[in-house]
Amino acid sequence: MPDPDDLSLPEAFTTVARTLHHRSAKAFAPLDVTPGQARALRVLTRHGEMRMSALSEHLRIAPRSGTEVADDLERRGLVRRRPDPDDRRAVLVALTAQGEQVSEQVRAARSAEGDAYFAALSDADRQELARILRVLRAAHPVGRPGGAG
Amino acid sequence: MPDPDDLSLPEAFTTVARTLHHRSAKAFAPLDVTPGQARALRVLTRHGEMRMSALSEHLRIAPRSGTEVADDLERRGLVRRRPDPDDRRAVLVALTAQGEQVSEQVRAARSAEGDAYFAALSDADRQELARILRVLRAAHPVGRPGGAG
DNA sequence: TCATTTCTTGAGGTTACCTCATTATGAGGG
DNA sequence: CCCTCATAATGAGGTAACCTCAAGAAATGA
Repeated sequence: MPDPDDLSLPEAFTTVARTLHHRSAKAFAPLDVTPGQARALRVLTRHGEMRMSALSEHLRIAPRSGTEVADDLERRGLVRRRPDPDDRRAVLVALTAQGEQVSEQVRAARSAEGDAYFAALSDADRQELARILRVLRAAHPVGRPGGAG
Repeated sequence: MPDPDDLSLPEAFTTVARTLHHRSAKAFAPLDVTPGQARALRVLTRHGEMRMSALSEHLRIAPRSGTEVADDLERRGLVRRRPDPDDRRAVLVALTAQGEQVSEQVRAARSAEGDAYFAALSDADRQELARILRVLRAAHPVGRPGGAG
């Protein structure tokens, strides 16, 4: 194994994120959902039915990309679309009963995997990290491309 | 804008990484290198000429993917391949003079962009974060797919 | 009414990865 | 020497997760 290089902060961050992503993907594989789909399920669990545009915003991706995530989940029977009664241009997405189940399994898998990954840290360090991430997220509000900011 | 959700540690990490990646890509655009190519240039700058397989290991990607990164950089004239005199199966990659220049520009851009991104943190927090990332990287050594680890 | 904006999606593209199979070479045994 | 097995790189083809651009339908407002 090559020595751990002395990476800059952005590089180190990226490297850790890549590893985490690999591991998450592996943890979700038995559920047959990709990490991206898992994120969408969690958003819908937390916030309930919402418009496509809102889903995309929550995921911080372009509206068109939100459509794709919803397509995949709908194909798997995990979400359902319906027209927004208040605006006939808009579409509402919500979890199906099965989607709720899978979302919960995702939560459990993520927790198990994330816990395992971050278990290398002390409780104090985990809190520090969480706090630092909150600061970064707050400082750089959106950063989406088609930016509805 | 939707409120900033209260994300789990893995989710928060991923979100921040995505934003950072967007910003890096934008910062590298004037140099006409993608973030992945930038990483390879930095590895070659730090460690000098190496085999394709070693490059892939440093980048933590599959050997075949290392070939592709090298292809792109070679097309741009930033690296040069030559047969390994000690093993005729192997190929050595090294930066060209132009590659060294671009690598230095990448370093500068990354530093400017990374500094800007992480400027929201105090010096102390930046050091904390760097330390925490080192712990995580040390705890989870490789995490490659075809894993030579 | 008519221009403008908003919401979603079709069409098509990109990045950065992946696996599998192939070709060439190296290394060790008989 | 020949044969087998491992290793180095690459060709072929695929995937996830994004993107832009523009169309089509509906809301908004002068």
